[in-house]
Amino acid sequence: MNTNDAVPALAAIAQEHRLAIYRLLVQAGPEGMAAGAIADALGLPPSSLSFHLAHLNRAGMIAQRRESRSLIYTADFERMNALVGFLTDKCCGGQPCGPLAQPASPPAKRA
Amino acid sequence: MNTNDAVPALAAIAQEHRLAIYRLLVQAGPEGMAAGAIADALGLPPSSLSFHLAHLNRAGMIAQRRESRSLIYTADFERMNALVGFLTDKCCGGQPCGPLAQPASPPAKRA
DNA sequence: TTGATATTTCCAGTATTATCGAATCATTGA
DNA sequence: TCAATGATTCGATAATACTGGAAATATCAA
Repeated sequence: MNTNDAVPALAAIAQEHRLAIYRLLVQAGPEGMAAGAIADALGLPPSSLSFHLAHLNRAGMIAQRRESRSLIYTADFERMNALVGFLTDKCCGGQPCGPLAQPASPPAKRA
Repeated sequence: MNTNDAVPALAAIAQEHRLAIYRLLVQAGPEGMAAGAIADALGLPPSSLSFHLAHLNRAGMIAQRRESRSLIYTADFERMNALVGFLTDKCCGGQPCGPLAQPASPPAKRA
């Protein structure tokens, strides 16, 4: 993760509807949700939803797979971990400092 | 932390220059940096820097204090922790799942 | 006071982003 | 093949954000 990746990733979730979409997908877990189900949950018109899903996808925050007629979206958890790691990189000059010590660095082993 | 706080917080760091400023301040630690030092480090014209600092400050990502003629800026570490916690809230429906288990939740005790 | 330093505010121009209806594309079942 | 379903793309409009020079504000030292 570097600045060129992080800025689009952050911009992707720095918007009311997209943040709602992303959090919904985080909560949905690896199974994900169909676009229609997201639209129902959030009350967004299809073209707006599609715009935001494409934005999140382009930024690598979510993934897409087709299941029959539906497109299923899932949150990319590793990307979020990488993003958090980047944001807190070299905290306090790398010295043991407290504020953000070991922020989300342990890269999440699957249970 | 809720959506109304998180969107401005994310938008604040979702911009090339502001992300650079923020990361610089994270690395600077609690001592922070004067506006002028930030400008020197990043090569930004003063009015632009001020614009971005105000943006970050309004969003609560950084704090400001005066020291003689200089305004010193510091990263707000707790805010970042709260933000990360919000983003990964109820991951996978709250079940033990792996992907983002205990992301940055331990709220960082000072060393 | 006066002058120098540090930083912000104002402003105008430019560029980017969000919205959503209508049209289109993809997949499936009959 | 046709109609129905699920979702995306297109296009026009409105709103918001970024940039940087010039002027204003705050602080300090002589």
